[in-house]
Amino acid sequence: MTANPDFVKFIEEAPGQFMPSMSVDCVIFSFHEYELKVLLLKIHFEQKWSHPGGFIFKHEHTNDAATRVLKERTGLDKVFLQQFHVFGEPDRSDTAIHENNMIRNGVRYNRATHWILQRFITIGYYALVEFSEVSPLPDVLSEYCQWWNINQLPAMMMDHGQILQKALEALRLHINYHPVGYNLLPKKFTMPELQKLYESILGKNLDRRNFQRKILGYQILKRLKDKKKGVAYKSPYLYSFDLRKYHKALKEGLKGGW
Amino acid sequence: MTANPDFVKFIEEAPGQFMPSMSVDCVIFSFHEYELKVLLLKIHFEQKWSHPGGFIFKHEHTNDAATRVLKERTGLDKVFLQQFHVFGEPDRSDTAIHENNMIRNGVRYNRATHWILQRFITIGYYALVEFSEVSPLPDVLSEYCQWWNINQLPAMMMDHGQILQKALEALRLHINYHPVGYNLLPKKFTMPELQKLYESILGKNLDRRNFQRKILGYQILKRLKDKKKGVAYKSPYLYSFDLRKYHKALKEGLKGGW
DNA sequence: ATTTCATTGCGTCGGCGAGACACAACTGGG
DNA sequence: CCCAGTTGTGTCTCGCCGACGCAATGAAAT
Repeated sequence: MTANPDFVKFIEEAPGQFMPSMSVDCVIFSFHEYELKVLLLKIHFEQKWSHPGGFIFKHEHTNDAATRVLKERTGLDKVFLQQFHVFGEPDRSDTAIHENNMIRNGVRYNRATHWILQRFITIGYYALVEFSEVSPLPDVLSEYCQWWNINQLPAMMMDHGQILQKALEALRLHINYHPVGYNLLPKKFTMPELQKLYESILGKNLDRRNFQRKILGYQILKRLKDKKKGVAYKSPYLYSFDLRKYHKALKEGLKGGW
Repeated sequence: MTANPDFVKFIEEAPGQFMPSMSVDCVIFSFHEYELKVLLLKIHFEQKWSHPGGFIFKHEHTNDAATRVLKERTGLDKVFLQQFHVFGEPDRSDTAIHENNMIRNGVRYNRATHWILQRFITIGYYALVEFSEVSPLPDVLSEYCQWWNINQLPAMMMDHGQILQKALEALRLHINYHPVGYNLLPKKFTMPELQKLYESILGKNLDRRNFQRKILGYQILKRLKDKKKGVAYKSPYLYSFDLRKYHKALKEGLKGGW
C-alpha cells in the first residue's frame, strides 16, 4: 500500500486552515432523460456513497465554502446554491473512515485531539446544475463520482440519506420561490420535460393539460420554434424562460400549490 | 469595578465544555395584546440589544443546545423550536464586547487564540411561546430581558437585526405547515385574536369575514362558550384548537396561500 | 330603561383557478 | 397511406377567494 501524498498534505494542513468541527455538504441535483439525479461520491475503501462535502476556511463565508466544493466537484462556477438545514446530531460523524485513512497513509495522529476526528456539525446545501454542463470529478478522498437516479439510490454513508431527504423536502417547498426549473433544465426545453421535472420533484403525477395551462398562465415562458431532431410522434414546441418575468414572478412566489 | 464571579467561571470553563466557533441564537416570539413580540436581551455596558444565544456542549445536539438556552431564558420546557438559517459571514462576530468583558473582570487571555475571540458561526432558531407563561430572566452577561413589539424595535447588535428578519420570513413560509397559532396563543382565544396574529406575521391586513370562513373551513377549531369578561361591544366566541385534526391538517399543509 | 354604536356572526355574489376529460393536429414508422 | 402515440387547445364543473351587505350583540352613554 502506497501513501497518497495529496491526502497526507491535506490532513497535515487542514487543522491550521479550516474551521474546527464544521463542514458543508452539497446535495447536487440535476435532471437528465426525464429523471431527477443526484451526484454522489464513493470514497476509497468504503462501500457506501456520500454527498460531496468540504470544510470552511478560517476566514471564508460558509456559502463560499459550499461554492468552492461545488466548483471542485463539478467544474461549475455560477451555480444555484441554497442552504437548507444543519445536521447537528452529536454522533453523526464516522471517525473510523478518517482513522483508517490516516493509518493507511502512515499519518501519525492523536485519536482524542486530531482535528478530523472531532464531532462535525454540517451545513446542508443543495445545488441545481444543468446535467450537460457538468463533468463530475472525484476528489482527494474519493474513487468514483456518479449521477444516481433519485428513485434508485445506493446505500449511503452516515446520515447522508437523511440529508438527501431533507434536501428534497426543501426543494419541494422552494419550487414556487426559487428558479428551480431554470437551473435544472437546458436553455431550451419542451413542455413534457418541464412537467417531468416537476413530477420528479413533487413525487406525483400531474395532468399534462392542466400543467401546461397553469405554467403558461404564469407568463414566464417564451415559445420558440419546433423541434424535430429524432423525436417519435408529434414534435413538441421548445420553450425558454423569460428571465425578467420569471424572477419578478418568483419574488412574489408562483401562485397556487401543487 | 468588581469582578463578576459567574462570568469569570463561565469564561474559564467554556473552552473545555463547548464546541469551538459555533453558537445558537434564539429568536423568541410571542403574542400579546394583539401584537407580535420578540424577547431581547441587553448586555451589560452595551447599548444594543440581542437575541438570547448560547453555545453547544461538546456532546450536545444543536437542537438541545437551543432548547437549553430557551429554558434558561424563559423557564419554559416544552417549546416549539425551529431551526431556520445559519449565519456564516466571516466577520459577523464582535469580539470587542467579549474582550472588554474580560478586561473588566480581570480575566487574562490571548487575543489570537482565546476560544471566545474566534469567529463564530451561529445557527438561528425561532421559538414560539405563550406570552403569559413566560417570566423572562436575563443571563450572566445581560442586564435586561424584555419583550419588544415587532414593529418598534431597538437598535440590535451585530447581525441580530438580519437574524430577526430571516426568522420572520421563515415564520411566514411555515405558517401553513407548523402549529404557529397553537404555540403563540393561549389555550382559549377569540377569532379576532387569531386574525391579528396572522396579520402580524404576514405583515398585511386580512378581511375579517373571509378570514373566519377560511380558518373555520380547515375544521381545526373547536368553538366554546361565550366570553364576556369586560369586553367592549359584542363579545366574541372563544375557540381552541382541535389538536388531532390540527396536526393531521398540518402534515399536508393548510391549503391555499395568504 | 332606552339608545347608541363598534364589533361580531353569517350570508351573497361574481370571478378565477383547478381537476377531469374530449378532440383535433401532428409526425415517424410500418 | 394509414396507424399509433404524442402534443396543442378547448370545455365543463366545482370550490375557493376576494369584496361586500346586514342583522345581532352587549357594554357604554343617556
